[in-house]
Amino acid sequence: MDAFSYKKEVFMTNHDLAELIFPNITKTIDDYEKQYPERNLGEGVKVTRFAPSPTGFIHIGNLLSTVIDYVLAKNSNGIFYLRNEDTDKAREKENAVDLIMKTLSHYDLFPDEYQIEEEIHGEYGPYIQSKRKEIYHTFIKYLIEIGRAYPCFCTKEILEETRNSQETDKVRTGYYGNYAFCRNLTIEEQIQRIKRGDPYVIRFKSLGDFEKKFIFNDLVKGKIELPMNDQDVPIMKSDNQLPTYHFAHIVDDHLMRTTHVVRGEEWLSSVPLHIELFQAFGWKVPKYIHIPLLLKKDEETGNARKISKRKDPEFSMSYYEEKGYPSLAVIEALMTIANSNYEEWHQQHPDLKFTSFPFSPKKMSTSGAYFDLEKLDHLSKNYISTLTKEEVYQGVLSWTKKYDPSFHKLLKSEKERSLAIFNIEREQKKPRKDFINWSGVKNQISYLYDSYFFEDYEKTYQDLTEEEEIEMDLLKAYIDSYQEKESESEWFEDIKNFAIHHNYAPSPKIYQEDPTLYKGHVGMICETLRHVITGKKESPNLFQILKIIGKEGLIKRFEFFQKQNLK
RNA sequence: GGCCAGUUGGUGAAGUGGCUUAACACACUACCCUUUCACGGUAGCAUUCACGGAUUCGAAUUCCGUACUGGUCACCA
Repeated sequence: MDAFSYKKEVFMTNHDLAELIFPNITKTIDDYEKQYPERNLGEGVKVTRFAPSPTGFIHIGNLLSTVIDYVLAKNSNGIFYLRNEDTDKAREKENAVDLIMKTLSHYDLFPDEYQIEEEIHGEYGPYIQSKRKEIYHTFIKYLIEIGRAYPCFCTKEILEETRNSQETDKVRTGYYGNYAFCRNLTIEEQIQRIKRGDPYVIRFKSLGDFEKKFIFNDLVKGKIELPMNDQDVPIMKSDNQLPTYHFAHIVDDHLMRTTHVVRGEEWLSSVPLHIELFQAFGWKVPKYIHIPLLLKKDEETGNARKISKRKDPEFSMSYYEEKGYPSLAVIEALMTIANSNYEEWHQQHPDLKFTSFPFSPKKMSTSGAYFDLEKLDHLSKNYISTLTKEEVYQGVLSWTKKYDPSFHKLLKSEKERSLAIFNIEREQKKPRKDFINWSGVKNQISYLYDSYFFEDYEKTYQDLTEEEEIEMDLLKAYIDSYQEKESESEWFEDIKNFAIHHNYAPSPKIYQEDPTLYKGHVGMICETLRHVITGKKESPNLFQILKIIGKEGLIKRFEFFQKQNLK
């Protein structure tokens, strides 16, 4: 060893270490500050993001936070962006981003900035974490240089042993204080081991004291007292040199100039770490909105539990698509969970989009909520009742395209009739509210199509009970005399007169006054008529059905009915 | 186990010291409207805010304790 190299060894610095680990990083963190400047937005304008891991699976809890992100951004004329958090290559699924984008656009939550493959939309990209490696390395290099990060050579085995001994000693588990073995390695040793090829992670060097508390202000929960972080967490992984979530997201949220972070309550306990990371760089901490978890009542225990992928089909967004709930109904159900005054607001402002709703994190419940499917049904049927016949037709059409091709075909070939059917008791003051979702529609209207009505002999009249029915001769007489009318009142006047002529009371009330005077009442005639032409006991307004099937259809169905009864 | 949070009817919840005999909505029940169903209308549905104590003239609301529930303690996000 000559004199020169001896000297060099003695005066090894953090800078040498940083250069050894990241020899190819030439940019500085200031370069990135300049590249991604403060967004030039006005006061109160919010920048939010949806940052899923690319499993491609979006669940109802994800959607809740995304809706809040979206409303926050849009309501302030801000930016909502999508960031793909793919630092864990093991969990990644193919086409995940496509799937996520599809879901977002289905719910009308399309991001302003996003990236698909190499195609970047927005000035603050890349929006895919695995394509930001160089950025993260620059920031990690900086931390090493200022002595706030160091390589750790502890193996999985050592860490596990440590945890076990911590557990038996009944002390807090983790990599901190005296348990942070690699924290005080000399630079010479660190460099030597790296050169030797020992695998290592980079850990953040925490300066916190767990015994000390600080006050954190969450926009939903208010002031919370939390212990400071003292864990030296890994910020860069050993295998692929990608950062961990904790590190990547604070760099990204900062550089993408995020103002509000909406995320699940499960993140609350890592807030001390995240804040310490922000502070290590001297950055402003974004505002946090930790939203309560969506819960489900467990059938076995009766307790509330986190809604689960395995046990609850309604956890997955595909459930709502398969059932054919209009996307807006699902959004509204989530909005009522976000702020329970949403419905009231919506009633007062029926023409405004949900993005105009003044969402207030303070008004959000601080405890976990059950997602109420009955409430969703209610909102959904109300929403569908406000649609025009064309809109309903389109809604059913697009749902059946994927889930019921034969019905889809019929809807297309019988467009006129379909529109007439969807117009029954619609586009009026008190519209009919019997469509809950698209998947239930066929079951409710199929009898109005001749193909379904006549083809399925067995089913058509299966529900009928004979006792309520009037004489067939009487019905035949009615059908023979039936004339199409323009208005319902004219039609009902006709049938009343017909009733009176055949000694039936013109209303149930009159009949009830003295049933001995009549053979029955007009309602009985209507009921039998309904049975014959619909095959059901319940149906919408008879007049409207008669209008759709016409006199010809009426006769056909009557003849069909007689044939069935003769069998 | 440590740390953090939560607990108001079957459900989502309003409520931040007197205006609360606890709003509103869903569900449920009854009645009314009505040719059936749905819609719509009217009424009912927590004498009490997990429990115990304290502060106060006064507490669902403030404080302390207990119980229960949830979250979190990975080179996963």
